[in-house]
Amino acid sequence: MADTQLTGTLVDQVVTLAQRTLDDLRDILRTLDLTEPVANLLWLVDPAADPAPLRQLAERLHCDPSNISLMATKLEERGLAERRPHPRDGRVRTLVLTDAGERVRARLADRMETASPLAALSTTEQRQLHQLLSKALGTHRSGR
Amino acid sequence: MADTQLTGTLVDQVVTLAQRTLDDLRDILRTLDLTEPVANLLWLVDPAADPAPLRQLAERLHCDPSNISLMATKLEERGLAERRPHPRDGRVRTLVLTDAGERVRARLADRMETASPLAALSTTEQRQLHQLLSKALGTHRSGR
DNA sequence: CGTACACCCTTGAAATTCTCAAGCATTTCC
DNA sequence: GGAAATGCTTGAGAATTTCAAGGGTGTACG
Repeated sequence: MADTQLTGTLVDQVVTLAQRTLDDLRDILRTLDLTEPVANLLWLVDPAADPAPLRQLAERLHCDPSNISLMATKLEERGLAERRPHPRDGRVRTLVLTDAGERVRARLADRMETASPLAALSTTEQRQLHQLLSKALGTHRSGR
Repeated sequence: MADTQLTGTLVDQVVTLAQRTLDDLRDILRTLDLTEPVANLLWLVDPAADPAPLRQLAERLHCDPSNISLMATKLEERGLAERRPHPRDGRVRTLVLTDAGERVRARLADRMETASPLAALSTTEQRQLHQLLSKALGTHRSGR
Protein backbone atom coordinates (compact mmCIF):
# COMPACT_ATOMS: atom_id res chain seq x y z
CA MET A 1 0.00 0.00 0.00
CA ALA A 2 2.92 2.31 0.63
CA ASP A 3 6.63 2.65 0.32
CA THR A 4 8.26 0.51 2.96
CA GLN A 5 11.18 2.80 3.67
CA LEU A 6 8.79 5.59 4.58
CA THR A 7 6.86 3.18 6.75
CA GLY A 8 10.10 2.30 8.53
CA THR A 9 10.76 5.93 9.27
CA LEU A 10 7.27 6.29 10.69
CA VAL A 11 7.68 3.22 12.87
CA ASP A 12 10.88 4.71 14.21
CA GLN A 13 9.14 7.95 14.97
CA VAL A 14 6.38 6.23 16.85
CA VAL A 15 8.95 4.27 18.82
CA THR A 16 10.85 7.38 19.88
CA LEU A 17 7.55 9.08 20.66
CA ALA A 18 6.57 6.25 22.99
CA GLN A 19 10.08 6.23 24.43
CA ARG A 20 9.95 9.89 25.37
CA THR A 21 6.57 9.56 26.94
CA LEU A 22 7.78 6.65 29.04
CA ASP A 23 10.86 8.60 30.07
CA ASP A 24 8.60 11.31 31.38
CA LEU A 25 6.41 8.87 33.20
CA ARG A 26 9.36 7.31 34.99
CA ASP A 27 9.81 10.45 37.05
CA ILE A 28 6.22 10.51 38.23
CA LEU A 29 6.24 6.82 38.99
CA ARG A 30 9.20 7.37 41.29
CA THR A 31 7.45 10.14 43.17
CA LEU A 32 4.34 7.96 43.48
CA ASP A 33 6.52 5.05 44.56
CA LEU A 34 4.93 2.93 41.87
CA THR A 35 6.88 0.36 39.95
CA GLU A 36 6.40 0.05 36.21
CA PRO A 37 4.54 -3.28 36.10
CA VAL A 38 2.20 -2.19 38.88
CA ALA A 39 1.49 1.12 37.15
CA ASN A 40 0.91 -0.75 33.95
CA LEU A 41 -1.86 -2.77 35.53
CA LEU A 42 -3.31 0.31 37.19
CA TRP A 43 -3.44 1.97 33.80
CA LEU A 44 -5.13 -1.03 32.26
CA VAL A 45 -8.09 -0.85 34.61
CA ASP A 46 -10.48 1.52 32.91
CA PRO A 47 -12.74 3.17 35.50
CA ALA A 48 -15.31 3.96 32.81
CA ALA A 49 -15.69 0.40 31.58
CA ASP A 50 -17.28 -2.58 33.28
CA PRO A 51 -15.08 -4.20 35.92
CA ALA A 52 -12.60 -6.47 34.19
CA PRO A 53 -11.97 -10.07 35.25
CA LEU A 54 -8.36 -10.77 36.17
CA ARG A 55 -8.21 -13.32 33.41
CA GLN A 56 -8.97 -10.64 30.85
CA LEU A 57 -6.30 -8.34 32.24
CA ALA A 58 -3.78 -11.14 31.95
CA GLU A 59 -4.62 -11.64 28.30
CA ARG A 60 -4.26 -8.00 27.51
CA LEU A 61 -0.90 -7.89 29.25
CA HIS A 62 0.26 -11.13 27.64
CA CYS A 63 1.22 -12.63 30.92
CA ASP A 64 0.23 -15.40 33.28
CA PRO A 65 -2.87 -14.89 35.44
CA SER A 66 -0.79 -15.58 38.52
CA ASN A 67 1.24 -12.53 37.69
CA ILE A 68 -1.85 -10.36 37.61
CA SER A 69 -2.85 -11.87 40.90
CA LEU A 70 0.38 -10.66 42.48
CA MET A 71 0.15 -7.17 41.02
CA ALA A 72 -3.48 -6.92 42.05
CA THR A 73 -2.46 -7.75 45.59
CA LYS A 74 0.12 -5.00 45.49
CA LEU A 75 -2.46 -2.51 44.28
CA GLU A 76 -4.76 -3.60 47.07
CA GLU A 77 -2.03 -3.20 49.67
CA ARG A 78 -1.53 0.33 48.42
CA GLY A 79 -5.24 1.01 48.64
CA LEU A 80 -5.43 1.76 44.93
CA ALA A 81 -7.68 -1.08 43.85
CA GLU A 82 -10.03 -3.73 45.17
CA ARG A 83 -10.94 -7.22 44.14
CA ARG A 84 -14.66 -7.69 43.74
CA PRO A 85 -16.56 -10.89 43.08
CA HIS A 86 -18.28 -11.07 39.75
CA PRO A 87 -22.04 -10.53 40.21
CA ARG A 88 -23.01 -13.56 38.10
CA ASP A 89 -20.03 -15.89 38.18
CA GLY A 90 -18.63 -16.93 41.52
CA ARG A 91 -15.33 -18.03 40.04
CA VAL A 92 -14.47 -14.66 38.61
CA ARG A 93 -12.78 -11.82 40.47
CA THR A 94 -12.79 -8.35 38.99
CA LEU A 95 -10.42 -5.53 39.76
CA VAL A 96 -11.85 -2.09 40.49
CA LEU A 97 -9.99 1.11 41.27
CA THR A 98 -10.64 2.86 44.54
CA ASP A 99 -11.05 6.63 44.66
CA ALA A 100 -7.36 6.94 45.44
CA GLY A 101 -6.59 4.66 42.52
CA GLU A 102 -8.63 6.76 40.16
CA ARG A 103 -6.87 9.87 41.34
CA VAL A 104 -3.48 8.33 40.66
CA ARG A 105 -4.61 7.13 37.28
CA ALA A 106 -5.95 10.57 36.41
CA ARG A 107 -2.64 12.05 37.44
CA LEU A 108 -0.81 9.74 35.08
CA ALA A 109 -3.18 10.60 32.26
CA ASP A 110 -2.74 14.27 32.99
CA ARG A 111 0.98 13.97 32.88
CA MET A 112 0.95 12.12 29.59
CA GLU A 113 -1.29 14.74 28.05
CA THR A 114 0.81 17.69 29.09
CA ALA A 115 4.25 16.17 28.70
CA SER A 116 3.72 14.34 25.43
CA PRO A 117 5.49 15.82 22.42
CA LEU A 118 2.08 15.68 20.78
CA ALA A 119 0.93 18.53 23.00
CA ALA A 120 3.22 20.80 20.97
CA LEU A 121 0.97 20.49 17.94
CA SER A 122 -1.81 22.94 17.21
CA THR A 123 -5.41 21.83 17.48
CA THR A 124 -5.69 21.66 13.70
CA GLU A 125 -2.63 19.48 13.44
CA GLN A 126 -3.87 17.27 16.23
CA ARG A 127 -7.13 16.77 14.38
CA GLN A 128 -5.25 15.76 11.26
CA LEU A 129 -3.12 13.39 13.27
CA HIS A 130 -6.17 11.93 14.94
CA GLN A 131 -7.75 11.25 11.60
CA LEU A 132 -4.65 9.57 10.21
CA LEU A 133 -4.18 7.39 13.28
CA SER A 134 -7.84 6.45 13.33
CA LYS A 135 -7.57 5.27 9.78
CA ALA A 136 -4.41 3.30 10.46
CA LEU A 137 -5.94 1.68 13.51
CA GLY A 138 -9.14 0.94 11.71
CA THR A 139 -11.28 2.91 14.15
CA HIS A 140 -12.75 5.65 12.07
CA ARG A 141 -14.97 6.69 14.89
CA SER A 142 -12.58 6.63 17.77
CA GLY A 143 -13.52 6.64 21.40
CA ARG A 144 -11.09 7.99 23.98
CA MET B 1 -1.05 24.91 22.72
CA ALA B 2 -3.94 22.56 22.14
CA ASP B 3 -7.00 21.09 23.69
CA THR B 4 -5.92 18.58 26.30
CA GLN B 5 -8.76 16.13 25.78
CA LEU B 6 -7.80 15.76 22.15
CA THR B 7 -4.19 15.27 23.20
CA GLY B 8 -5.32 12.52 25.53
CA THR B 9 -7.08 10.75 22.71
CA LEU B 10 -3.93 10.96 20.61
CA VAL B 11 -1.77 9.61 23.40
CA ASP B 12 -4.15 6.68 23.70
CA GLN B 13 -3.93 6.05 19.99
CA VAL B 14 -0.17 6.05 20.04
CA VAL B 15 -0.21 3.66 22.97
CA THR B 16 -2.48 1.18 21.21
CA LEU B 17 -0.40 1.56 18.07
CA ALA B 18 2.75 0.64 19.97
CA GLN B 19 0.88 -2.16 21.69
CA ARG B 20 -0.20 -3.77 18.44
CA THR B 21 3.27 -3.53 16.99
CA LEU B 22 4.70 -5.21 20.05
CA ASP B 23 2.06 -7.92 19.87
CA ASP B 24 3.18 -8.68 16.36
CA LEU B 25 6.82 -8.72 17.32
CA ARG B 26 6.22 -11.24 20.09
CA ASP B 27 5.52 -13.93 17.52
CA ILE B 28 8.76 -13.33 15.64
CA LEU B 29 10.76 -13.18 18.84
CA ARG B 30 9.47 -16.62 19.74
CA THR B 31 10.49 -18.07 16.40
CA LEU B 32 13.93 -16.45 16.74
CA ASP B 33 14.15 -17.70 20.31
CA LEU B 34 14.89 -14.18 21.46
CA THR B 35 13.60 -12.82 24.71
CA GLU B 36 12.20 -9.31 24.85
CA PRO B 37 15.02 -7.64 26.83
CA VAL B 38 17.69 -9.23 24.66
CA ALA B 39 15.90 -8.17 21.49
CA ASN B 40 15.55 -4.71 22.93
CA LEU B 41 19.30 -4.39 23.27
CA LEU B 42 19.85 -5.86 19.83
CA TRP B 43 17.54 -3.25 18.42
CA LEU B 44 19.32 -0.48 20.24
CA VAL B 45 22.65 -1.24 18.57
CA ASP B 46 22.55 0.78 15.38
CA PRO B 47 24.80 -0.83 12.76
CA ALA B 48 25.03 2.46 10.89
CA ALA B 49 26.26 4.48 13.83
CA ASP B 50 29.60 4.40 15.61
CA PRO B 51 30.00 1.51 18.04
CA ALA B 52 28.26 2.42 21.29
CA PRO B 53 29.91 2.01 24.70
CA LEU B 54 27.98 -0.25 27.04
CA ARG B 55 27.60 2.65 29.40
CA GLN B 56 25.71 4.61 26.78
CA LEU B 57 23.41 1.70 26.04
CA ALA B 58 22.60 1.46 29.73
CA GLU B 59 21.62 5.12 29.85
CA ARG B 60 19.37 4.80 26.86
CA LEU B 61 17.68 1.77 28.37
CA HIS B 62 17.42 3.38 31.81
CA CYS B 63 18.99 0.44 33.50
CA ASP B 64 22.11 -0.53 35.35
CA PRO B 65 25.30 -1.14 33.34
CA SER B 66 25.58 -4.59 34.88
CA ASN B 67 22.33 -5.47 33.22
CA ILE B 68 23.66 -4.49 29.81
CA SER B 69 26.72 -6.56 30.57
CA LEU B 70 24.56 -9.65 31.07
CA MET B 71 22.48 -9.07 27.95
CA ALA B 72 25.58 -8.39 25.91
CA THR B 73 26.96 -11.73 27.05
CA LYS B 74 23.78 -13.42 25.91
CA LEU B 75 24.02 -11.76 22.51
CA GLU B 76 27.62 -12.90 22.24
CA GLU B 77 26.70 -16.46 23.15
CA ARG B 78 24.18 -16.40 20.36
CA GLY B 79 26.76 -15.05 17.95
CA LEU B 80 24.69 -11.93 17.32
CA ALA B 81 27.08 -9.34 18.71
CA GLU B 82 30.65 -8.86 19.85
CA ARG B 83 32.35 -6.77 22.47
CA ARG B 84 35.12 -4.64 21.07
CA PRO B 85 37.60 -2.50 22.94
CA HIS B 86 37.29 1.19 22.37
CA PRO B 87 40.08 2.36 20.03
CA ARG B 88 41.10 5.29 22.23
CA ASP B 89 39.94 4.44 25.73
CA GLY B 90 41.04 1.16 27.25
CA ARG B 91 38.32 1.22 29.85
CA VAL B 92 35.45 1.27 27.39
CA ARG B 93 33.91 -1.73 25.68
CA THR B 94 31.63 -1.24 22.71
CA LEU B 95 29.02 -3.59 21.37
CA VAL B 96 28.95 -4.35 17.66
CA LEU B 97 26.54 -6.59 15.76
CA THR B 98 27.92 -9.51 13.81
CA ASP B 99 26.63 -10.26 10.35
CA ALA B 100 24.13 -12.66 11.86
CA GLY B 101 23.08 -9.97 14.31
CA GLU B 102 22.51 -7.50 11.53
CA ARG B 103 20.42 -10.01 9.66
CA VAL B 104 18.22 -10.60 12.68
CA ARG B 105 17.89 -6.90 13.27
CA ALA B 106 16.93 -6.34 9.65
CA ARG B 107 14.34 -9.04 9.96
CA LEU B 108 12.81 -7.31 12.94
CA ALA B 109 12.77 -3.99 11.10
CA ASP B 110 11.18 -5.65 8.13
CA ARG B 111 8.48 -7.17 10.24
CA MET B 112 7.66 -3.91 11.91
CA GLU B 113 7.39 -2.19 8.59
CA THR B 114 5.07 -4.70 7.04
CA ALA B 115 2.98 -5.56 10.09
CA SER B 116 2.52 -2.08 11.49
CA PRO B 117 -0.96 -0.61 11.16
CA LEU B 118 0.80 2.36 9.63
CA ALA B 119 1.50 0.29 6.54
CA ALA B 120 -2.20 0.50 5.75
CA LEU B 121 -1.95 4.19 4.98
CA SER B 122 -1.32 5.50 1.50
CA THR B 123 1.97 7.13 0.63
CA THR B 124 0.37 10.55 0.73
CA GLU B 125 -1.08 9.92 4.16
CA GLN B 126 2.23 8.57 5.39
CA ARG B 127 3.95 11.74 4.25
CA GLN B 128 1.42 13.85 6.13
CA LEU B 129 1.90 11.71 9.21
CA HIS B 130 5.65 11.94 8.90
CA GLN B 131 5.45 15.71 8.78
CA LEU B 132 3.21 15.93 11.81
CA LEU B 133 5.36 13.56 13.85
CA SER B 134 8.52 15.37 12.81
CA LYS B 135 7.07 18.59 14.07
CA ALA B 136 5.93 17.06 17.34
CA LEU B 137 9.33 15.46 17.91
CA GLY B 138 11.12 18.63 16.98
CA THR B 139 13.07 16.98 14.16
CA HIS B 140 11.92 18.79 11.08
CA ARG B 141 14.51 17.04 9.00
CA SER B 142 14.21 13.52 10.19
CA GLY B 143 16.75 10.81 9.62
CA ARG B 144 15.65 7.19 9.59
C1' DC C 1 57.42 10.23 37.83
C1' DG C 2 53.81 8.87 40.96
C1' DT C 3 49.95 9.22 43.53
C1' DA C 4 45.12 10.22 44.03
C1' DC C 5 40.94 10.33 41.82
C1' DA C 6 37.42 9.36 38.39
C1' DC C 7 35.46 6.44 35.04
C1' DC C 8 34.01 1.90 32.89
C1' DC C 9 33.05 -2.67 33.04
C1' DT C 10 32.41 -6.96 35.52
C1' DT C 11 31.05 -10.10 39.31
C1' DG C 12 28.21 -11.66 43.23
C1' DA C 13 24.17 -11.11 46.20
C1' DA C 14 19.54 -9.81 46.75
C1' DA C 15 14.98 -8.06 45.18
C1' DT C 16 11.43 -7.97 41.80
C1' DT C 17 8.92 -9.82 38.07
C1' DC C 18 7.39 -13.60 35.48
C1' DT C 19 6.20 -18.47 34.21
C1' DC C 20 4.86 -23.11 35.20
C1' DA C 21 2.60 -26.62 37.80
C1' DA C 22 -0.73 -28.00 41.07
C1' DG C 23 -4.84 -27.09 43.93
C1' DC C 24 -9.34 -25.28 45.34
C1' DA C 25 -13.78 -23.21 44.31
C1' DT C 26 -17.43 -22.53 41.06
C1' DT C 27 -19.86 -23.19 36.89
C1' DT C 28 -21.45 -25.91 32.89
C1' DC C 29 -22.72 -29.86 30.50
C1' DC C 30 -24.50 -34.25 30.39
C1' DG D 1 -25.88 -35.62 40.77
C1' DG D 2 -21.22 -36.14 38.66
C1' DA D 3 -17.50 -35.25 35.21
C1' DA D 4 -15.29 -31.75 32.78
C1' DA D 5 -14.11 -27.02 32.24
C1' DT D 6 -13.11 -22.37 33.88
C1' DG D 7 -10.96 -18.80 37.05
C1' DC D 8 -8.16 -17.57 40.67
C1' DT D 9 -4.59 -18.52 43.98
C1' DT D 10 -0.32 -20.53 45.93
C1' DG D 11 4.47 -22.30 45.75
C1' DA D 12 8.69 -23.35 43.30
C1' DG D 13 11.84 -21.96 40.02
C1' DA D 14 13.76 -19.12 36.17
C1' DA D 15 14.67 -14.62 34.21
C1' DT D 16 15.44 -9.83 34.69
C1' DT D 17 16.94 -6.05 37.28
C1' DT D 18 19.32 -3.33 40.79
C1' DC D 19 22.83 -2.55 44.30
C1' DA D 20 27.39 -3.01 46.21
C1' DA D 21 32.14 -4.13 45.61
C1' DG D 22 36.31 -4.78 42.92
C1' DG D 23 39.80 -4.60 39.12
C1' DG D 24 41.57 -2.14 35.12
C1' DT D 25 42.40 2.16 32.76
C1' DG D 26 42.71 7.08 32.04
C1' DT D 27 43.40 11.90 33.92
C1' DA D 28 44.86 15.60 36.98
C1' DC D 29 48.02 17.40 40.06
C1' DG D 30 51.86 17.67 42.98
